[in-house]
Amino acid sequence: MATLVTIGQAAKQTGLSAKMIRHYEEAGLLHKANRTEAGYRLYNSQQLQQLNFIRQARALGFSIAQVSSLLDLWRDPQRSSKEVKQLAEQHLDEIKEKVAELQQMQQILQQLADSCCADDQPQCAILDGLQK
Amino acid sequence: MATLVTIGQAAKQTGLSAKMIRHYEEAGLLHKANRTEAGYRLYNSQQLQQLNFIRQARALGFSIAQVSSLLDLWRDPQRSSKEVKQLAEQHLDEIKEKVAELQQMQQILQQLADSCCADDQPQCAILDGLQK
DNA sequence: CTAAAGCTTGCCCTTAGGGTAAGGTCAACT
DNA sequence: AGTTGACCTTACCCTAAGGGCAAGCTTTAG
Repeated sequence: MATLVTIGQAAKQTGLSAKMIRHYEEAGLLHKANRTEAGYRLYNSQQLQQLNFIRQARALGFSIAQVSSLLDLWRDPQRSSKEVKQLAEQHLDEIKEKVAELQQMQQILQQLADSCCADDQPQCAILDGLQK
Repeated sequence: MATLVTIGQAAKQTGLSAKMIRHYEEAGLLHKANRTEAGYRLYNSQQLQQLNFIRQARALGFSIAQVSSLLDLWRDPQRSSKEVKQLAEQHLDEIKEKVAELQQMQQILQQLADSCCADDQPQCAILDGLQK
């Protein structure tokens, strides 16, 4: 028998916020939840599992659109793991690009910071570097 | 004598977009630009220098609020380089934190991707990993 | 004179939700 | 029965840093 929980319980059990869950529903990641007569959303264990999937995917940095694609594949028994991996590799490339960009910033900024005397004088290598 | 340029020229010379320049003005980074009688913004070389400063700082990932602080220090002859360095170090810490976070994602995602056979079968280690 | 290019403001859009308000519902306690 | 507090609903505004577009004015080139 299916145990049904309201959105607050679902949030607690999945580590999401109620706001997020509604947001995901509106974004089309989840099918619209069943409601009580009073209009309260109800979630069964399968839906909780989907919410959990979403949380994990979001924690790995997938965008909501990407999670939507992942969910589609997850739900599709005809999927090929190739497709899944392609999505993952794509996201992986995005991550690597961001890391490289940030490390580039970090390196330059560290150089500037290292050459700043950090005293009470106005002369500052960081500002000079930004000015050039 | 000061050569004055309109916003399009200023954009071209600083590598910013006209939209960005207006945005920075509205955000309070620049003092309001002088206008022609027709209402066109005019920029002198000092203002172009400030726009350049902003571009450099933004390229290093400083937020507009942080750039605002940097500009204040830059314009203040009484500044101490300590203050500047503190801002830089703070931003540096933010960058390092983001890098660490992304690398964490990258590592997990790479593991999942590596263990995915990437064939035509539905069985997929990535989806399994997201489900757990 | 006219067409093209440049400028103006204003509005909506983006991501992934957070915060709050106004109001309906449910369970417990008095 | 009444009430309080916790929980739920929708709706609206807010975030960062602009992009894109529309309507309308100005300037420049032909």
